[in-house]
Amino acid sequence: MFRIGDFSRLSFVTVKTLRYYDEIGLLKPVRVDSFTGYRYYSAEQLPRLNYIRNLRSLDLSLEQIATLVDGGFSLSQMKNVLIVKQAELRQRIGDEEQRLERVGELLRQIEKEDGMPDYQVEIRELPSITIASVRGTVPTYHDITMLIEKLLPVFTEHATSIAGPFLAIYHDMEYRESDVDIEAGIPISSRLSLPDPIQVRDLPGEKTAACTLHHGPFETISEAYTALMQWCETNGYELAGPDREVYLKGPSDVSDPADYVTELQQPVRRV
Amino acid sequence: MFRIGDFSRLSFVTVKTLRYYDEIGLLKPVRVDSFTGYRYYSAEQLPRLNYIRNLRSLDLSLEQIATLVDGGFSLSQMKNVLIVKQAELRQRIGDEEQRLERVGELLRQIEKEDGMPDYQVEIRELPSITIASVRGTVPTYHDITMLIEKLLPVFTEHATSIAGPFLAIYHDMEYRESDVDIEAGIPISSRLSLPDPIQVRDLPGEKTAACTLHHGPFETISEAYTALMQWCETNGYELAGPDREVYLKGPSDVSDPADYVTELQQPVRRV
DNA sequence: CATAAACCCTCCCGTAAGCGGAGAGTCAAG
DNA sequence: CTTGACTCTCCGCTTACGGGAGGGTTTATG
Repeated sequence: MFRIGDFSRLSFVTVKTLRYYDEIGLLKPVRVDSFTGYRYYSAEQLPRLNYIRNLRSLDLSLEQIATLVDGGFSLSQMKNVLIVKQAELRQRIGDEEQRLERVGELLRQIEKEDGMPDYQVEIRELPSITIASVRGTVPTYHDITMLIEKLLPVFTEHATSIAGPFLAIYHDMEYRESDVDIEAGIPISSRLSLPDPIQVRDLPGEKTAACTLHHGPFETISEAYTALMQWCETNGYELAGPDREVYLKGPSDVSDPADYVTELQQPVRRV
Repeated sequence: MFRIGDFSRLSFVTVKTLRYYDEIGLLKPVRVDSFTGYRYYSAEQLPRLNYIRNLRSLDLSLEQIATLVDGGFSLSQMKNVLIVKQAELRQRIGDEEQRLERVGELLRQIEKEDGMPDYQVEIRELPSITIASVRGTVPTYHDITMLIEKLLPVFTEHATSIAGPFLAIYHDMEYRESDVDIEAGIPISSRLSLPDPIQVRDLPGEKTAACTLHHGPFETISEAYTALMQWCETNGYELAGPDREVYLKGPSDVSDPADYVTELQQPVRRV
């Protein structure tokens, strides 16, 4: 019978940890003096403790370990836990590697531009939303205002249904300067019925979209596109659908175009 | 100006997180109504928040992010943080991969033996300790008792200096059945001076030692050695010095040899 | 035998980055 | 005026312990 300190030295496990294992019932001392509260351990408990520490070093949680150690550890159960753990570890390694790559990429970019890159791209899920929209082919990118004007009834008559900021969807699969196929829309909270040419539709969600913020006038937004495309290329994504611009802060919010904030959302998939 | 819910939807960051960022001063709302306490955010704060989330997705801590975002982020400081993070990620990936390998190995072993392996091996650091010991070449492994007997004066005269359980060090570099070079020792807490043939010496520590517990009589201890050696082989370690046996629970503690507990400690190095 | 050193105990708080919920106040629409 | 959607603050919870305060116990030494 050892007191906790000796047992701690024998097992190379801290006193704090032993007390904690006692508390959660994972490893109870063989005897606890009811007067002094002193814990007494036996060397026969070393294998169990060793087993616990071994599983712990595989990064299993103490809760899992407890069920394995106590629950008569049916062999198949044990195997299942390990297999799940394997998958989890693989997943984590993949995540970390991706992170590592992104850190490296960021460093390279800092080197190259001698400063923080202006655009930070992130991969995010886009939820599906209901929008009221007008789609058309307009002479130039700038003529999107024509489309937006057609959405005005939504504002005047259903202002309270508006559920988010303006957005534009670029349906052309390739860049073009003229005759652009654009859809201008605005999220709404219920399926209104609206007059032509306004249509109400569900904009399906996207599981992975590369997103970046542009702040400043629309004239310079192509820089954001360039950055976004470069990011996709170096990070192993390819385009997977029409991209969107969300006008988080536009002409109707602020007067100075330098204060505009636009988010670019480009659905992508891993190469 | 958006209320927190709208800003949350715009930024894809939960309300809870926004409040938390406010609390720790990472992202304060542009205005807080002093009567209602309502937080009001502006779309101009989106880039900052986006920046924060971006760094966060690289697994930087909010504390680090705060210094980077607030502290005028000197470029070299930023680079340093990233480089440190890179190293940390690499380290973690290495660790996880090793864990993954060990999980796989454990699974294979379960398959093979159709049960939990009897011996779990762990890598641990051995601290350096002071021991009183007697070394000699004895006819057979069993004759270690002859050496232990010579240590008796330590018990009778310096019982209070004893700092741990008996141990044996096997100095032969290869296995031999007879004429074994063994050192029997016992940890002591101070540099006693002891009569011949007892010597007092510092047993140097080892940074990496493969350790496993054997419980049962000494006759079956070779199974533990076999398991230990196999483990080293499959996990990429090679032997790096004389091994030790620590008699955690031996003849002087219990009468039934089935209750003996012995730890094998084998210094190793990565291949 | 007294005392100091070493041990041991039980609380209680802290960790990182929020999540969940209770209870109460606020705001806009019908 | 009421209802429902928001919002606020405050509290507790998460993992696996570590640190420390305040107080009792054991043991070696003078």
